[in-house]
Amino acid sequence: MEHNRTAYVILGMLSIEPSKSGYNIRKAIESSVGYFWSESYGQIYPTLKRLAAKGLIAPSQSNSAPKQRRQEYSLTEAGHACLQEWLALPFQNDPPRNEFLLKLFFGREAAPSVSIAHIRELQKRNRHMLASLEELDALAHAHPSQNPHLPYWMLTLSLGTALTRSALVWGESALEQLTALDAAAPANPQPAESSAAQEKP
Amino acid sequence: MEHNRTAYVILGMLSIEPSKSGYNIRKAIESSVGYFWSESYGQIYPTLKRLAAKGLIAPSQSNSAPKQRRQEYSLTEAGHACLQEWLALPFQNDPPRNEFLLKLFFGREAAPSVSIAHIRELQKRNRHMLASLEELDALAHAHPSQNPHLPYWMLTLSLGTALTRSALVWGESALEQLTALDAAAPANPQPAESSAAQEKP
DNA sequence: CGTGGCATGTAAACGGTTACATGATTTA
DNA sequence: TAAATCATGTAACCGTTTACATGCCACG
Repeated sequence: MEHNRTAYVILGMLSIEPSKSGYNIRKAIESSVGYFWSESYGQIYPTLKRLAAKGLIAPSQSNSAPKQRRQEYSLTEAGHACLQEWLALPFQNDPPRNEFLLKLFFGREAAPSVSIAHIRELQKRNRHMLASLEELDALAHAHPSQNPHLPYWMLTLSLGTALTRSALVWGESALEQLTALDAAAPANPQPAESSAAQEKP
Repeated sequence: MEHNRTAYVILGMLSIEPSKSGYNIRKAIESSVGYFWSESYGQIYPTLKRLAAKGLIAPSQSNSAPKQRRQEYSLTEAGHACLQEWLALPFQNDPPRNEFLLKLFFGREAAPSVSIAHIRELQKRNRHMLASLEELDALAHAHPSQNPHLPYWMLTLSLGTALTRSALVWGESALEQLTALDAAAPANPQPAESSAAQEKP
């Protein structure tokens, strides 16, 4: 219990919409901060218990619609203060992990076609990503709202679209360079995979 | 032992420079793929043992300079085949974790100055990042080489610079928007932090 | 009524970092 | 010789995912 950001995401979600259940929080995370954060039930439920034990959140009745027997929670004063305290702390750079770049870096160990295929796949994923982000943006513009959170949400959105667009531009150029490389070096480095590649680490 | 990419990074590093020790591999990772991947000794040394037991790498004498008693390894045929097999597999998107964006998303729970400070800090880190990447680029151009890995390495480098530049541009615009927001809403949402914020989750 | 999805939970496994221990080698 | 650094290793801890168990509710 030291560097546990799960707790803060939960607090943050409850600060936006008071009284949510664990299931609900997970859904909300997926559909909002899902582009840059994720949490699993295995983290959420135990953390909810812990937060409640510490008095940072409190169980609240699902008065609105008692459809399912589910436990909802809402932020306490202490919880809100705790969230604000964390927000003011400097953010940390999470350890970098990008398997795409890793494979591209080792690309010369395989045929150029392998790297080309990876980049094509990246382009595909990024086009989908961009479409989702632009849809969100259009949605926000179509339903103008005074939601005070919105300026902040739009900022995260605009960074996402900027980075995705940038990656797409890079992808086109990278594809050109790699196809040129492929043409220039017919019998390139490693011809193909030997038939005896059974072992996995 | 299922989705353990540590093994593949080691194989990849050994494919670039044969015969390296654990310590050496770690250093090489830091100074090359360090911008998008990291490994700790606690992962590297046990993995080296496992790879050797599987015959994917083999101990080799530090014939070059027997300065220190350190165990060097080099790729076997099987190891090379295993690396190539992995390279051809589709890459996976690692779970997104960006604490900066998370804090920005919840920014309205704090004073705008908090988010402004975070963005300023991000700009600072990105400027340093860009300087490092441009230095690498200049280095590559100053010492032209026929290293066959270089085209791939430069591709990872150019994506890094493109994304960083994009983030820097976004940062400037975000700072403008937030300062405007700050001015427009004098007594904004949450005034400040209550003095009773002792509890940490 | 029964099937399928909703909702909560938990145990186990895993990947990864941290901290520490230890010896060997260089350098001052 | 002493101190600093190189180099290897390991145990403990932590965060996280996965898989599974379970009961409730809606719907056909």
